[in-house]
Amino acid sequence: MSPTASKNEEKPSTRRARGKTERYWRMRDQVIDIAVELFSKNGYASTGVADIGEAAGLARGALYYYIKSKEALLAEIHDRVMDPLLKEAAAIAALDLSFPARLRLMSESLLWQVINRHDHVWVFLHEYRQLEGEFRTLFKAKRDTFEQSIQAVLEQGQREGLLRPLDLELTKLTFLNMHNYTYQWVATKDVKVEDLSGLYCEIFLNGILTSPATQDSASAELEHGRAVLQSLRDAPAVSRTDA
Amino acid sequence: MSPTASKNEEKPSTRRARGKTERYWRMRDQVIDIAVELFSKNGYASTGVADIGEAAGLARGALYYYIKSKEALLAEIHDRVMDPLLKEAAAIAALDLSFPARLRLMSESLLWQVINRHDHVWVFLHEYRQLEGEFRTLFKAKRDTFEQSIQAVLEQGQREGLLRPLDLELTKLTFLNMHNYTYQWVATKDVKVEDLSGLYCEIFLNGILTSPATQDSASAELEHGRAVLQSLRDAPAVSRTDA
DNA sequence: GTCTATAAAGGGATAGAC
DNA sequence: GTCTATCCCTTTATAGAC
Repeated sequence: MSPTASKNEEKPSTRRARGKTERYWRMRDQVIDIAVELFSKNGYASTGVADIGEAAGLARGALYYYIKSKEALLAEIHDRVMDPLLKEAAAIAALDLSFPARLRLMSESLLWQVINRHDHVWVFLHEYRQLEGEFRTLFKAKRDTFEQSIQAVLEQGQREGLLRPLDLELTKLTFLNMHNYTYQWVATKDVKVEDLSGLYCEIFLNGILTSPATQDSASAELEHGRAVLQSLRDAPAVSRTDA
Repeated sequence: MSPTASKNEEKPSTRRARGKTERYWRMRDQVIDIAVELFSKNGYASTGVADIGEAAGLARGALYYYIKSKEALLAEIHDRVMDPLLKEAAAIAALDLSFPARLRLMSESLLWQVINRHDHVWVFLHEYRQLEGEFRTLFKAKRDTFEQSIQAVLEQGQREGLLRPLDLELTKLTFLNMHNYTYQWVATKDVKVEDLSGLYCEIFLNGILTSPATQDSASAELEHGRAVLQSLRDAPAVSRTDA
């Protein structure tokens, strides 16, 4: 699997020019990709700025032409995961879906990032505590929003009387446990997003529903939701912040 | 919650003397406890040996009288979690138990460490990749053994025809996902081991069993198993390695 | 046992030449 | 745009005085 830009990366042509050439943004993306690879492999604190430069074929001085600081680099990596997640969660919330289908789509959206952008997700889930000050605040807000969107889905299930009596916050955390820890081992396995999501949701839904879940992994509403998410992944993003 | 030694720490009097005074081992334990606290709070790579010394009231030179190296310190912290886990897993395997009760006990054993020795577990689950060479090999072997003991429990359920058709390895990983990721958020919540394990096992068992799980959290065999585990936690350990 | 001193290397970030 | 040189600080670990 390539560690470089995936389909939902911003295309240089869609960016605010901000007085920089196209080559500048291309090179900058490459630098961030290299940082993602090194941070995920060796850890953020154990990776030196010089290591990134060397891997990019740049001296430290030249590297700082593309980045503002090491920590800003880490923050941008976080946004590269959080922003697509929030976008997809909002799209799922906007659809008219049954409770099981909506939960299943949230699961697939999250696992899509975990599997197809594994290095990014590793950094995002493993190194977030290295962010400080404003970086930390911003990241925490985004993350809280995302987790709340999961709880909102569970609340739909509860409103519709489908759930056994449960503490919804702990139930949300259990759902996140299952999905988030996947980054620790998934690189060594050959699993598809739909298959792993199918297993997780089979266990989780059977675990919380009053009546057994039906495995309609090819239902019309699920297929439609998948198409919506896929279209988001092909489309370019809008804005960007400096690293 | 105090970051210092818990009940299943070795008592100084039971250690091999190895020519050191009792005070030496007491001080050494204190140093390790401080390292656990700093590593879990700030990260292994971001914590300097001098930070540990300062928190312990020792200069760097004096600190190295108690530890062999920073990495050996990290390795010892791992053993402080892995060794009790392996001991309890072996004790559970030796008991005559139904499949649901055995799984529930494994869950409680693991969550006991996650909740009651949270700082240790944080370091153990978060920093294991910083171990290299022999340290890494030894740790990986222990961890594989533990995970295999979970899969063995699932195999009992399958042999007894209680499970729906499932990939047992992925099912084991799902079980571990639920439990292991708990260290990320449990410090901010006030949950009891039995309660959280009850939620996880309710969801997980209902998720994998052919017929619904009964919530017999106070059954005789479960109570007996809990008593066995508790006795292990009160008893002292036997050997130790140098850090 | 604990200290100070020091080794030998590496950290992030900046200035200014080219 | 990229380089070298440099600043200033910190790193792990050891040596040897007390």
